[in-house]
Amino acid sequence: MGPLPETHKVRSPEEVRFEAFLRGKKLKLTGERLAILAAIFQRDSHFDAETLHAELRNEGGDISRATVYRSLDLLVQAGLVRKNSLGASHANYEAARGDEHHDHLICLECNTVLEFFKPDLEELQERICTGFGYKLIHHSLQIFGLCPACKDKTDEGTIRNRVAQLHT
Amino acid sequence: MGPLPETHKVRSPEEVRFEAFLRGKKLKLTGERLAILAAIFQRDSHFDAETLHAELRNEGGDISRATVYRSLDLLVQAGLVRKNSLGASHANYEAARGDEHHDHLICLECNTVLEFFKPDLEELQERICTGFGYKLIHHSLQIFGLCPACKDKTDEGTIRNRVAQLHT
DNA sequence: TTTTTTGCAAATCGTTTGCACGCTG
DNA sequence: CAGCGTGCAAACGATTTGCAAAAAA
Repeated sequence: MGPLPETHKVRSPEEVRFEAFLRGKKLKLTGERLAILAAIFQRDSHFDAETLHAELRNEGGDISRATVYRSLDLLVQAGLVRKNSLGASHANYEAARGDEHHDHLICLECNTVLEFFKPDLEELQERICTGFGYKLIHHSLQIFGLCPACKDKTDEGTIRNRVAQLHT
Repeated sequence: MGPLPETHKVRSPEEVRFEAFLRGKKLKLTGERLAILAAIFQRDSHFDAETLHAELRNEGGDISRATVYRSLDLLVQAGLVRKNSLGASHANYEAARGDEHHDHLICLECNTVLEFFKPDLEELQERICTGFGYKLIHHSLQIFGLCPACKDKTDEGTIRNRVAQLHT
């Protein structure tokens, strides 16, 4: 005999987690919330609210910007999405997959974002924190530089101005 | 014979530097710009544009918000002021005195800002950067935690929400 | 007198909110 | 059917901008 026919939809781990989070807060699992979650996890890279909103619009459905913002907020609280700035004046987000926390290395010329994780760095921060008697809760490190491809493309002045404009 | 009477105003080092910066860009040294510079350097701590604007207003003079923003921008470019976010949705600034660059440790409960400088941390970042073939230009590290006095004042949930709201 | 700077108020940008209606549990 | 959630459009807060008048070079 073959396997029984699947009678339930396959739920991704992130869906399961989101559902649990919502139930815990007596909030509701709506189609909009699921669509937003799915759209985020099928992406590969960093995105902003506007881009996400546009993508959802493209796929026929019509989810309002307000709902996108509200859901992003919930997803961040649920730990399923991370919010970063990456030096921009608007928020950037990324799916928080199983992988570890990481920091960002951003090219000031081409805006490429390279993620990295350095245990030494984490430990050092922990040590700094406890050294001052603080309890570390969260940190945000962004390194701005020039990637190998852009190293020689720009002059000092341009870069100086760009750094001055960072929202960091 | 005694010394000759002083016939010129005493110029602070930051004034001298600002003047040179402006001259180099063929920009003008105005009363407003000097007043803003002075107000910043007689402060002790971090501040935002609104606070600075209010302080300048209090002292009789009437410098517009627009001029405050425009001048802050120039001062950042001149390297006399540093711009940070400290997790807030608006920009924070601080006078860049002779002292070295530093990072910030921010209490999520009382918002105290502790500045620190850790050479190991700087070196490590430099090494990370060159390890990826990047040229390091700038970095921004903010550690969020609970200071000794606030360590036990808050519950997990409150803190989680606060972290989710950071503009970082 | 030429060029830059200022103040004002309006504009912008990303994000949030109040409200009436629509859906989930 | 009792709450939440949604879309809309208006409100928001921080910052920027266009313009005509004022000040520096």
